[in-house]
Amino acid sequence: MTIVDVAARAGVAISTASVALNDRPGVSEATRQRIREVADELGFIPSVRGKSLSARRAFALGLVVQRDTAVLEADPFFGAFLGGVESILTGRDYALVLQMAMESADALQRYRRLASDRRVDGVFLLDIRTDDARVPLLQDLHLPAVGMNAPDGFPFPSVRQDHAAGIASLVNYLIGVGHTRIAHVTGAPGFIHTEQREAAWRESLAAAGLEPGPALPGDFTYEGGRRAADRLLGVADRPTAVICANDLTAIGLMTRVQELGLSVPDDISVAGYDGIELGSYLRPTLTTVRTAPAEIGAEAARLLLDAIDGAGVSDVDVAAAALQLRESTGPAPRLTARTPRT
Amino acid sequence: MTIVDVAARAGVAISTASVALNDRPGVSEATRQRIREVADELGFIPSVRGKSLSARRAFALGLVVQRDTAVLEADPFFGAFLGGVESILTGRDYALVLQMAMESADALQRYRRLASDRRVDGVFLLDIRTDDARVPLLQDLHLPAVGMNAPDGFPFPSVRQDHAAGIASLVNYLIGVGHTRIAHVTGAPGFIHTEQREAAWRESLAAAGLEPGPALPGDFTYEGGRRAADRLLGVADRPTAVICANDLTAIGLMTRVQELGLSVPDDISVAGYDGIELGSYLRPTLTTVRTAPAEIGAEAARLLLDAIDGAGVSDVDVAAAALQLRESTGPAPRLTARTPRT
DNA sequence: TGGGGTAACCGAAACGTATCGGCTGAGCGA
DNA sequence: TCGCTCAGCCGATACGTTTCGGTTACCCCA
Repeated sequence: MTIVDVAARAGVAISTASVALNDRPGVSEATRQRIREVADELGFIPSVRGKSLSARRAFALGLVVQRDTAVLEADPFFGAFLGGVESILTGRDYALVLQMAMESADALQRYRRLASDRRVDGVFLLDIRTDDARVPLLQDLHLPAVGMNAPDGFPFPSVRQDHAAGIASLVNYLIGVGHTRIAHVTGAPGFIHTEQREAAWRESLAAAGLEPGPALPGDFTYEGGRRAADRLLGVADRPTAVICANDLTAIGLMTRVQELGLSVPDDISVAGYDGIELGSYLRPTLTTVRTAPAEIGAEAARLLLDAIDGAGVSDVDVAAAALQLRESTGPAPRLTARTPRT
Repeated sequence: MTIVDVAARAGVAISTASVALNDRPGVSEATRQRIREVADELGFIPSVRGKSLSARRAFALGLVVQRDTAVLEADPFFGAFLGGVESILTGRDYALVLQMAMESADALQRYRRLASDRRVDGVFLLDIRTDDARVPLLQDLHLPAVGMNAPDGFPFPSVRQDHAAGIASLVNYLIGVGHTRIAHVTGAPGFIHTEQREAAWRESLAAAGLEPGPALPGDFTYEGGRRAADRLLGVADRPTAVICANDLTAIGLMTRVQELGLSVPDDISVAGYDGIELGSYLRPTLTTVRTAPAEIGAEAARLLLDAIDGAGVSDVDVAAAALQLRESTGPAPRLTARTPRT
């Protein structure tokens, strides 16, 4: 069923059928109606292939994910993010092309390929790094892109969620219940969001007039959390609370702390970041900061489509990340609270 | 950079350039070489759009996922499965088009659309149900497909993993350490793999001459596991072991059992299915059966591409699911073992 | 030396759509 | 009544590739 069949059946030229079906001016309402009826009757649906070639558009967006499988597996971000993206694309007759890359060089190659193949009209940029090699590449390829939580000066539009607010509310809660030494387990180095979260932690403490506790290096993994726990407990003047860069790290840390005979939250409060479902299945349940991946996905898709259409685009903000208090955080231990008085 | 440019620059006809670059016979080796050099020099990469239209192929495969977000989030299957699929597609210059559907009717619509848009050359069928409405639809649309763990008589080729073997080794282990009443929490009704797992459990017990313990209805969720725990503990002649249809259910069940004051595995052994990373983070760590989603994805992609190429295809088997013994299972409680003697 | 065969190459058409310039005829004003 | 205008429609072309039938020109053999 092509537009040729429709035109023939309706007794008009192909161009007339095209104009009529695309709601462009230049056809009388009567013929437009007739062509529509014929098209419906024949079950005509325009071929994306033909449209692509003619319109010089792929009608598809690209997403290259490059994450460690272990991290990916425990990451709630993707399912929800994809759902958000899809919710927008469907209505606009766009499709999503997904690529998986194992390592960074591989990922660059995927982008290059997507561009030279002309398979997609634009791409999503997740997990942005400082000096991200994808940025100059995409600029070079002239491929529209949209970033998630991009840093200042980012050359593409971006969807931002205020993580500082989430971290701040967490820090303020901890301060409110008596903690004064609050540590941080960072994410993997090189990622913008690792830096954003660490900076937010540091600034929130500074705003409250407190010295930052130790910042322990993490890598977003469970094992990284366990290692951080071992280092944390060896620190002189041990912190009474720890904010981890993500939930998985927090879970690893919490598990290890418990193995070493300490109580969470009585001896030490632990908080994660992301709001993964699993956090509510643990004992104690994990305090975390809930992000909004579905909204981020939807906004990103909207932004990218607008950018492709050449519309003027500016960054958009989604609701700030929200504190989700659960059992793994609580008042600072009395012993610690008394220390200053002695 | 189109093939027209290459042909012009090489001083040959477009058709000659096409033939040369596609390694078809009919060009002298000398001109072929020259055309190749020009193409390299110009960085020519054929446009998938043009190829698609001409070859009447999309050079893309479709995957429609329709799962509850909560299940999807905790499901390790997807990341690894996609990785497997991608590993094959990349080498063959195929792309993966991903769609998310919230409900069943929605999913059908996505398939219909993928087909009529001619966006994909074939689709993957995950989470097959009994009397799956997608099957007649795809047959009707003449869209090639490949199923995962499809039932007998399935009209499309399928990738199978022997789940019976995994369940059997689990059952046999439990019997070996003294359990005689082994319950099962099923998956959501209507799914083939729910039935497969339940049947495997039932048959393994029968083979050992044991009566099946109660089969409690589950739904693949954490909450479903908790509900199953409540029902389980109310059963007369309480089972000493439970095999759950997936890990998430097992985690819910185990958590609830512990809340109710019983010990896992001392009072009751609990096993899951899937081998999710998270299972090793719990206390006790979760005994499970590891599947091989990456291999399944790779085989499925291979199979589907062959089917599209019109090659004769037959079902393929991947390595049987493997038992992963951890802490949540152990010997049957003594008290129970003695009961028969009184 | 002429005819047939074939390797090497070319031109045109096809895939399905959108667009642009041109043509027709009806309506209107002078 | 003539000419102009414009709505409504058509034909041709473009997008980038593959394929198929046709045209050379060379070689070989009779």
